[in-house]
Amino acid sequence: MTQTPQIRRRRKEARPNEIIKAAFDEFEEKGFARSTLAGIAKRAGISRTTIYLYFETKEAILEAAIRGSVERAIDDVAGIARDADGDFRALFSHAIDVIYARLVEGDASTVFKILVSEGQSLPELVAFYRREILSKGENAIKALIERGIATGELSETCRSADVRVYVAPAIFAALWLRVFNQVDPLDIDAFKDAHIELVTAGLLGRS
Amino acid sequence: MTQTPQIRRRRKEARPNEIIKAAFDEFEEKGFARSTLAGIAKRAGISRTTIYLYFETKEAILEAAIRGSVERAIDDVAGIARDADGDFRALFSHAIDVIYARLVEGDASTVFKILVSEGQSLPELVAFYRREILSKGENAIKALIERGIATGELSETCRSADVRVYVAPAIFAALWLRVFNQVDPLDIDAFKDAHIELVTAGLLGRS
Amino acid sequence: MTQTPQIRRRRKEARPNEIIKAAFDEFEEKGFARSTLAGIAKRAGISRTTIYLYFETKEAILEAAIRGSVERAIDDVAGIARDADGDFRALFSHAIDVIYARLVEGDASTVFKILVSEGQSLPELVAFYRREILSKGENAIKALIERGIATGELSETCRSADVRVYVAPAIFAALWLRVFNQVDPLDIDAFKDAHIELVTAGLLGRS
Amino acid sequence: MTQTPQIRRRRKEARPNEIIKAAFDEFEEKGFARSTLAGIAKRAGISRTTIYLYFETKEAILEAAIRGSVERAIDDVAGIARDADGDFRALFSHAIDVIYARLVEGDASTVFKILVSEGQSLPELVAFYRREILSKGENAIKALIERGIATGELSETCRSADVRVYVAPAIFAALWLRVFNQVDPLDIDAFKDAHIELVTAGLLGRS
DNA sequence: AATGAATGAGGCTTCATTCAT
DNA sequence: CATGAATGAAGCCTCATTCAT
Repeated sequence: MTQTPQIRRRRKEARPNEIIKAAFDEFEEKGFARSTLAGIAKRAGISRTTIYLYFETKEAILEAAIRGSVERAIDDVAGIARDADGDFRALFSHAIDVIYARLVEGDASTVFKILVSEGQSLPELVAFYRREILSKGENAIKALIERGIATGELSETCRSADVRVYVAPAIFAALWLRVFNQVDPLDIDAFKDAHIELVTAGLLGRS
Repeated sequence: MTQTPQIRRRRKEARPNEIIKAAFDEFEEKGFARSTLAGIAKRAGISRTTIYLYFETKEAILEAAIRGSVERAIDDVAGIARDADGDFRALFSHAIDVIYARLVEGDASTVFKILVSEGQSLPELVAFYRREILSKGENAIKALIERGIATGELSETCRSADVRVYVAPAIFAALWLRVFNQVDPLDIDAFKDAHIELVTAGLLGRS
Repeated sequence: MTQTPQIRRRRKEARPNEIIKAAFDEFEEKGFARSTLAGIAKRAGISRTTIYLYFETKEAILEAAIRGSVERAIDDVAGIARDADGDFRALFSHAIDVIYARLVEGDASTVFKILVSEGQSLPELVAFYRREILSKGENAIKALIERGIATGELSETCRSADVRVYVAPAIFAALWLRVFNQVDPLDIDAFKDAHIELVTAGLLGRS
Repeated sequence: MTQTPQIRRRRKEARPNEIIKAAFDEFEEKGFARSTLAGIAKRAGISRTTIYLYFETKEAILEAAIRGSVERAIDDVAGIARDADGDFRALFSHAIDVIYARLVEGDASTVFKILVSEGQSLPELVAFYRREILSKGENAIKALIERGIATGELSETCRSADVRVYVAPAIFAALWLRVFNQVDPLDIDAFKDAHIELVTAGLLGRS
């Protein structure tokens, strides 16, 4: 009588996240299309129908999972251009660190993989992701470059290029880890260093 | 009576490729998991069961489709380091041209997307792709760099980095086109130029 | 503190009827098979599980709803042959008025529709309805005819026919309103007059 | 080799009707809402999924079943006012005979019951039924009455009443058989005679 | 008395695949 | 060679009902 209601309530509030977590694992392992509600329920330790108390459809779970991941990521993305001092190399290096952390240790690469697999049938989710993550990331990198130009470290010509090219290797690495790593492992830290080296050399060498 | 057998035979030999072509289109449009044999049959203008005369399972069609695409690609990949003269910039530029051509105009990005989506359940295909395409591409790029080092254009330090980083933006672009292009278009030629500029500047500037 | 228990009690006593009312509306709108406890609970402004404090199953609610309607109807049916003076035409006319009132304005046509739809799986309810309503109604009409014979208005041959035929058009009208009215409206008052006219002419003309 | 293909073909063409027949039985026994594809398949002696080769949804089967019944009925309805000679009583008597035959021995009462039960969710079917059967039946009865007026048997006042009242007892009888017959049997022939007697007396007695 | 949480049974439908011609 | 017919496995989802508070 003293504690049970609290446990219950905590349970209730925790359920959606438990389900999302289980679903995320299932999606990660099998991909969205091959995953089943039965699998999700099993992972979450609940019955298949209990899921429907919290989510209307299988797709809704996916949406919630991606939205959750995105929301957790937003702060990190915002922090890309903040939180660091020093020259352009240091700034960019920090930004790339943050991105790799999310992509490799975090859940971002799973989200990315899902978007690649299912994007065609989930256009709103793609748009959402682009709006909340991609655009913001792009802007953060742009800001970094502007700052480099302002300090005189970078040439003005650096402004003209599509900034996505500076982040592209990170996305590549994330997908590589998910797809080819078993068959052709990638040393993520070495790759990250090569990435940073390539971009900083490529930008700084231009002046 | 005189000609039918020939037509028949030609037909018979053409069938598998017709099916593969149809399947490729279906996979491209819906992804492998969401595609159906009914859809493939319709595109090929044949009956669903006729497919089974040529392929044992749906997965076998996918395998054949990917193998076919890979075989067509092998020559191109081999040509990456051949077929061109000049300084490192020219050589690398040519290689990247070839790669983008396959990824953007050709079917390579579809294959890539499928591998991302379905790789987990098709490990042999992943291994096959890695062996036939990725490794060879990697080696070609390595050869390019060695040649640059040999001519003195590149520093020896260029040898140490993971060469995948130099191609990564192309893969990124290929997937972007498939996933985000509707919501955030990418000017592929400008991106390619930025890619070439980044890598050549990043490598040449190091000496 | 002084009044709550009373409110509670009143509440408690009112609940079953509130539920029945809500259920009746739900049944009327969707039919029994398509109606849901969730829908009933919503209409009643209570939780789904609260219903189980008062009724054991969904079917039990239906039974109670029909029983309630039947009980409310019994007096009317009894009154069919009472409450009126005059010649046979006046008596019959009054009886038919009462019946149409229940069928059209009241809930009798809903009950009838439910019995048609679900009767096969609810034989006791069908038997109950027949016992409480149909038989009594039949007897009332019989009594009317006997009285007509007694006064000499009707021929003795009127006694031999199945009296249900004299009421049948009313049932027909009730169902028509429920099923075809949207697509082919029925002027209920005109129909009722035609009904009365047909039966009185048909009976009186026989002597 | 001689006969098998024919059997096959006949089978194929027969299937839809076999399914419709099975479905009709299932609907008749359980009502549409309570019927299942499994039940239909079992009655038809085929697998559940075979049904989908011929019908897109469960509702489509119902539609086909009702349409089929209606088409079979159309000729009868057309024949109501034809095919008979004699005075009004003979004509009307014949018409009612035809109607009862369909309602009692035929499948019309099942259709009627389904329309009562499911009409709310199948408005097009209700409209279809009204257009193809009810309207035509109504017109046939009207024609009968006009003929009676033309021959002088009937008063002109007979024209004013809603003709549905003259057929209503037949519909009533059909539903009674389906719903109350077990608990309160109806002698259908006696009822039909009472019906004919009532209407002819009621109409002829008016002049 | 009331309810939120949870679930098992069961229904519709899709689809890869086999069978028989 | 080609195909129409058929099906079993499996998935999503609904809903009446039970449990625990």
